[in-house]
Amino acid sequence: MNDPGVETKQKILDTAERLFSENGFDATSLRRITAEAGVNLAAVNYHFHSKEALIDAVIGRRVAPINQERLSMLAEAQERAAGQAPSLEEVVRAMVAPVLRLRGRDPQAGLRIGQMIGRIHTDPCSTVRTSFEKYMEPLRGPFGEAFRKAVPGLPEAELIWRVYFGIGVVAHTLAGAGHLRTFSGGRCDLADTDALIERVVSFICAGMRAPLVAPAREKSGL
Amino acid sequence: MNDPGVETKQKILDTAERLFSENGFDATSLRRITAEAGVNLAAVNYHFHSKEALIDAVIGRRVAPINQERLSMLAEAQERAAGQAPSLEEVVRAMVAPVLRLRGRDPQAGLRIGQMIGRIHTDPCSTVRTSFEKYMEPLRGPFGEAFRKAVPGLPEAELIWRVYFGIGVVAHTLAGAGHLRTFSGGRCDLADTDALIERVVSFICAGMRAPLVAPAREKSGL
DNA sequence: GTCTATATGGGGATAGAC
DNA sequence: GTCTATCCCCATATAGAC
Repeated sequence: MNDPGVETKQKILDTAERLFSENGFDATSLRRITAEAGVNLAAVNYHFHSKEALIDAVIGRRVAPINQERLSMLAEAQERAAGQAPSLEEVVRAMVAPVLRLRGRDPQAGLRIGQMIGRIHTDPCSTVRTSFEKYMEPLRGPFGEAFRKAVPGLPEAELIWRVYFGIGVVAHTLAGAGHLRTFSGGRCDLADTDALIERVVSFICAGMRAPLVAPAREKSGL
Repeated sequence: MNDPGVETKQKILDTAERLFSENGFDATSLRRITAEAGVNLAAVNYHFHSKEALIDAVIGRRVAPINQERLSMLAEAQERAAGQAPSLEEVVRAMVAPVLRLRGRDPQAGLRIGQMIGRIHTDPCSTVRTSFEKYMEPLRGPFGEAFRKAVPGLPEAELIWRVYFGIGVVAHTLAGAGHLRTFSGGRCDLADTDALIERVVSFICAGMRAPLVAPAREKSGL
């Protein structure tokens, strides 16, 4: 652990994570990362071969454990359900709690990581998206099935749309959490993680259970 | 209108919009814009003074009219309500329909513009956010009031949270609309704009009317 | 208004000494 | 593993001829 090589690698990862989340992947240069990390410029190429691979490492270091926890929470919910399917609330909570709860452990780092994950969802750079989707892939099967069972009447296409909307809620919450305090004039409290999780779960579950609408209707009151 | 200067300016705006939406603001160089537009590199500095001002012009050209239409739709809903407050559905529809309907008029351009607006919400570059918020400012008053009246029981902080979640839904839908076809395995149809609008309205309205939750609860079934 | 040419600075990546 | 020095490319912006 006190191998100087390992220490340098860690410092690069930590600093890169901070700068990527603050300024974005493309706008952050290797020069700035190494300068702020207090290591040599050439070290990043020695340890990671390329900027692309560094980005992948930074993403994977956070996303992989979060997804492990998501699968664990889903498995626990399935055990509790004992043969039955877990409720929609439990499935959604398994999906959103691990990523929103980052802040509970280390507020500063959690906020940064949340912003970074939020950014990934709309990052124009294809390597960022590709890398992220690689780490998300293991969730598709288990959560797809769990969602299908939790909202049984919903047509498949409609389910996909609504899951997609839910991802948007979480991504935006993560990406913009830093700006929300000013956006709300200080009225929105970000510190209470459990309250935030339940707020998000409540919103998404209600949206997923929304009535199906006919596209033709134009100006209905309710 | 056939002034060559105007034509060059238009070509720059059109090409910049396309490249910004495809690859992001930061990753798109003025060189590439002018090359693909078939104009000289120096022209962009002559017509727009700087890349920053060009970005502002590209954003404003699309966002300003959309917001005008949003305010018009809200005003119309208020007229129809005749003294009463418009329903939540109408307020949300006034907010989301103009931006989602871009695709109806010109599918290709609409998709691009939607992607661009979606990107703006999570763009790390502060000048992009500042410019965007400048154009969004006129909406805050009228829509804030309309939302407050449309969900009367909701505490102010909760309302802000839920509007914020709703923005996330729209932003993600716009940003990722291009990827959704593959994400869904071809099951999600993007062509039917009216259906999409009603889907989004239904999801957001249900979310905004979701029950208030106590943060303390941990593992409820429903 | 439009062009060429260039100023000036920063980017990622690598070679090769230590 | 770490450093210096450097290669080579690309960025924005501008100067000055046409």
